[in-house]
Amino acid sequence: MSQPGLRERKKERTRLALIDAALDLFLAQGYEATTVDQIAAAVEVSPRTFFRYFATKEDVALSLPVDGQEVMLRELAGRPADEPPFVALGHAMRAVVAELQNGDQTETGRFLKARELVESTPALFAGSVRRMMENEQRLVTEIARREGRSPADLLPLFVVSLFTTVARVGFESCHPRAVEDLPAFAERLEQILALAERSLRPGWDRVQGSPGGVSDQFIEGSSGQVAT
Amino acid sequence: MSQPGLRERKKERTRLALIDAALDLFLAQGYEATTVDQIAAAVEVSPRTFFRYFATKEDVALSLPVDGQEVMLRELAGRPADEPPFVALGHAMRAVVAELQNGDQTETGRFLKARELVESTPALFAGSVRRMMENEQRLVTEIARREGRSPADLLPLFVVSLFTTVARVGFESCHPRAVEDLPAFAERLEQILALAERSLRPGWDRVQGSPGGVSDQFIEGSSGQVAT
DNA sequence: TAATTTATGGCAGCCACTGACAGATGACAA
DNA sequence: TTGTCATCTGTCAGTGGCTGCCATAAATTA
Repeated sequence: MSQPGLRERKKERTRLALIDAALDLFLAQGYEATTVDQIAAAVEVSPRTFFRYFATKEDVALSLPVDGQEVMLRELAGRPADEPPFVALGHAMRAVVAELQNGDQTETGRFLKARELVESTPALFAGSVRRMMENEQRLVTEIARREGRSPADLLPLFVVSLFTTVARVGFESCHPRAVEDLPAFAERLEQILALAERSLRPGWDRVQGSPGGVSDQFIEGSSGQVAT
Repeated sequence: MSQPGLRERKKERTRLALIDAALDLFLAQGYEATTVDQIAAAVEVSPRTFFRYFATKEDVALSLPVDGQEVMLRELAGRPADEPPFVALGHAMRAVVAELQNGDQTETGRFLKARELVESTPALFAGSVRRMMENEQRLVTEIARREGRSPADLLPLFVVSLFTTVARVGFESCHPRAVEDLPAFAERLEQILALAERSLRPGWDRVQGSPGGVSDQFIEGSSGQVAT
């Protein structure tokens, strides 16, 4: 292992300091009421430097959830190829939660602060959704690859969108009584995944699944009928 | 009927002029490259006045889709009570599209411009989805009312979220080859609704539905297990 | 130690957005 | 018609997010 160089370590330290200062200020006095100058001042860094670490004020609050998405994508890529798409997505999600639970206490603390903030601040919630959707395309690509289909096909998009929705409902239905601990959230996630499973026909997420009666006529995706 | 007063008419005229000017400028030179001052100048109105009509620059682009959501909600309220939730949502959506098709050509033109813009501009797309999700709670309340359940229950939230997702996938899967006309879009919507129906178990969106085997243990919503 | 790369700070400036005040304009009644 | 009133509009000054530019300081490499 060893050091990745002094420079790198210092950068990582400032980055975390900025995140911590920002989260605390946001929680204490509100997101919009907090200025970038205040965050920078708290870390004793120029405002200009803040924007060298985070492109926007939003970013500093959302960088942790975004990291989670990266993990999710990696985990998905590692799932066995014979798993149906929706199942693989579920396991990848579980792995993300598990990784969080194994983490340092300061790490999970940061994460919970960030979530609390995102759920209670409309502007941040909006940003979170936006990133989720930008990430969705990457998940679609990965699912399409696994299934040997084109990323333009309708089915992968449908599967991923539906999964994203399920995850979102999981978060949302947790919030009012604050996500105080990870285990409770993990349990909630299982519930909502179970609800989804109960609601969906077996094999719905694969073309050749569901023996008997499922017509595949336009699962082929964006072919034909709309073109001029 | 008659005139709602000269003042009102003038306001509505300015509002539409701002929307038209904004849409054209956005399409011509891009959303972020266009400044509020330019829009205001095109309508010969002060920038300050622009912000009296629209709270944000985003709003001027999204006001039309937002109007659509209002219509959707009204239509949903008018659906017969014995329709299953997902079916009712589908019909309400169809009604919205139908109303658009019956509209004036300048109206549909505006709408198509707005959609084109939203689909091709990440910032606007995100904003659009955000509004959709903010609106979701109202749909959830209405569905819960229809079904005689609490708006805090998990099932109405799940049903609405899933429907919203389906609608979104419909829009998204349309875009690359531009939504040149409403009929094509309407057809696409039917396809995606059909795909959803094929993927879901009959009666999934109602508690007492699906005779045989569906356990309802935590459909009761947010009770119990998370509280301390 | 010298040379090179890279992080930082300061400054000037753009743009979205807001509050406050003053002038213009439509609504309404005498 | 005229005067009063409510409301709409423009101007101005200001805040805060965000960026490009250039000089300096620090870390890395030779």
